[in-house]
Amino acid sequence: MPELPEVEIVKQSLLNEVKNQKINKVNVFNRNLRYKIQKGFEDFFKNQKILNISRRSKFIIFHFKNKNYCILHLGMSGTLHLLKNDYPSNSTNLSFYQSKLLPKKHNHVVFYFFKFKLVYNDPRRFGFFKLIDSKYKLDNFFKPFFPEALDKKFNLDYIKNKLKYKSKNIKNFLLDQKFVSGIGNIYASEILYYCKINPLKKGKNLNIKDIKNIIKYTKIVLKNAIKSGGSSIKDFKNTKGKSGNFQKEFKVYDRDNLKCLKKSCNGIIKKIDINNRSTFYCNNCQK
DNA sequence: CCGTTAACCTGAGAGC
DNA sequence: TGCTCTCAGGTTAACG
Repeated sequence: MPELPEVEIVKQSLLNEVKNQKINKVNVFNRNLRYKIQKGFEDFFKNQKILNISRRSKFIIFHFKNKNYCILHLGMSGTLHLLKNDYPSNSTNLSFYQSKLLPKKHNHVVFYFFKFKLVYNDPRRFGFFKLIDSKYKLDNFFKPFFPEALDKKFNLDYIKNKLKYKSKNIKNFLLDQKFVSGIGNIYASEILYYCKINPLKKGKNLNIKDIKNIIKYTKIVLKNAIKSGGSSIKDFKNTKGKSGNFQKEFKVYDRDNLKCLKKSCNGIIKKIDINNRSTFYCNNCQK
């Protein structure tokens, strides 16, 4: 589900709601997420105050005292929900701001605070939690996911060297979190549209102008998406149950067979399959 | 090492 | 209504 902008919105919601709040108790109803929830997970949080919440690429990081951290990845369908405390833990249909029915069987982890609880719901269970007990291990964990799309290190020299001699197409590069982290399937198509680059163009065939455009529009697209509150296709909501609006600004994603939105372009948006992922592009202005 | 495929899992929606 | 099929915003082991 969530790419960098959506995860950023979730993080911001969490900062508003649970920063400096103490966790009284944690219940795990299903340990079988992408990686099994480890033994001792529940005890890790007992009476711990959440000192800060940050984000790296598509990961949310909860900070605790003594350099303890909990990393959360939302996978495709993971969501967090704030619920009032005086409902049974597996009752799901009341958030603070919006009544929304959520299949309670997918509530896998619940964090109890003084007046409310934070519920992790994830139908497909591609998300995961990971506990980390030192700053060194935290940095190590993120080492492969560098640079992040918004990082200054995602620059001309870096990209030029990485793409040199490579036959892999640029769409796949943008999705490769070890090449650049934070971009997912929606924003990869959107970014390449603004760059006027065909998603199948090989890494080695990108010219300097292409690369400069990728740097420029990666940042513009992601930042604008954050400003719009992220994209809500099916189930993305912030923790207040509010949807994002960026999907209204999609230029190519989910617009197959429609006209290119660029004035003076007579192209049609095509949908193709690249490595089992839907990819959208204009057949006229993306070369 | 490089690039591609299949697999992990459930639910929504289309088509019949 | 109900069955079957396809597809979904992510990642990664395994393969050639």
